[in-house]
Amino acid sequence: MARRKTVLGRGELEMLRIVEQRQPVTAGDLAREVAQTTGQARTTVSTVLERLRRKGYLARKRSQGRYHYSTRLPIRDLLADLVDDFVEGTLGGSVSPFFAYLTDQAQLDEAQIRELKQLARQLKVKPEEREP
Amino acid sequence: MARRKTVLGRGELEMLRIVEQRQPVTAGDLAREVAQTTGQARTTVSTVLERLRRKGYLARKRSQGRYHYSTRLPIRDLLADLVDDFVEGTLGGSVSPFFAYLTDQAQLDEAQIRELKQLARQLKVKPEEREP
DNA sequence: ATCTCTTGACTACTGTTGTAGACTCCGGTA
DNA sequence: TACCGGAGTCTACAACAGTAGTCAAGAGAT
Repeated sequence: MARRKTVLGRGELEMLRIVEQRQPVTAGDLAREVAQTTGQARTTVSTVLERLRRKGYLARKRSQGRYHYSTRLPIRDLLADLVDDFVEGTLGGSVSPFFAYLTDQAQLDEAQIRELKQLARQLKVKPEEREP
Repeated sequence: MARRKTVLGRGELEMLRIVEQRQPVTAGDLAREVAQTTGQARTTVSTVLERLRRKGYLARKRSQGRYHYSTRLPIRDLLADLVDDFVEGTLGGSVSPFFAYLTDQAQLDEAQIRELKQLARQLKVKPEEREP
C-alpha cells in the first residue's frame, strides 16, 4: 500500500557506502574486499550492485573490459532522505524518540557533542514558517 | 547474517501505535477502525496482530469470548530501540545525518527546540563509559 | 589459436512483510 | 435447538532483500 520512495535495505546501503569510498571501483575489487570482512560471495556483491544500479543509485562505466561503479549522488544526500523517511514513517513525525536516544543510549564522541551544542545554539524558534 | 534485534515493518509499527492508544482492544474493533482509514481487510489486521503477538510485542487476554490486545511495552521504549538500530545500522553509527536533518528539514516546535537545548546543556563528554 | 581465470548476466531459493481469501468455531437469538 | 454473524486460524501470494549457483562471454597468458 504505502509505497516508500526510499527502497534500500541495510546491505544495499552498506554497499553504497563502500562504493563511495572506493569509487570508481570494479565489482571484482569490491567482491574481494567484501569477502574478507563479510564472507559474501562474489555473485552476491554483483547482484547487489546490479540492483542498486537499476534503482538508480549507482552508475557504471566500462573501461578496460570491466565495469567501474560510482555513486550517482553522495551518500550524505541519501542519508538525509533516509532520516526524513525514518522520522516521518517510523517515528511518526516526532523527533522526541531521537532525543531520548541521545540522552540515554547514544555514545557521542566529543566532536558530536560539540556539533550538537552548536546546533542547539543555532536553533531559534522559527517565526511561524508561513505557508506560501 | 546481521541479525537485527528489532524486526518490525512499518505497518506492524503503525498497528502497535494504534493498539497502544486503544488498548485493551479487540481485533474486531481495530479492524473496523483501520478499515475506515486504510481500507484494509479484517483478516489483514488479524494477521498483523498475530505476528506482533508471536514476536512478543503484543499480549492478549480472552474476555467475553474475544481476545483483547495490549502492548507489552510502551511504544516509547520500542522507538528508542528503533532509533538505535537506525543509527547503528543505517547511519553507520553516526548521528550527524540526524543533526543535518534537524538543522535543515525538521519543523521543530518551540517545545522541541527547548528540549534540544536542554539536552545539549546536559551532555558532557562522558568519562570513558567503562564496561562492567 | 587455445586455454584458463575473471566478469557479467541470469536464475533461484529463503525469509519477511503486507495483504487477504477460505474455512471453522462459538455464542447469542429466534 | 438451529442458525447467523462475528471472531479466530490457516493458507496463500506478491514484492523485496539477502544470498549464491550456473553458465557463457571476454581478456589475457602461453
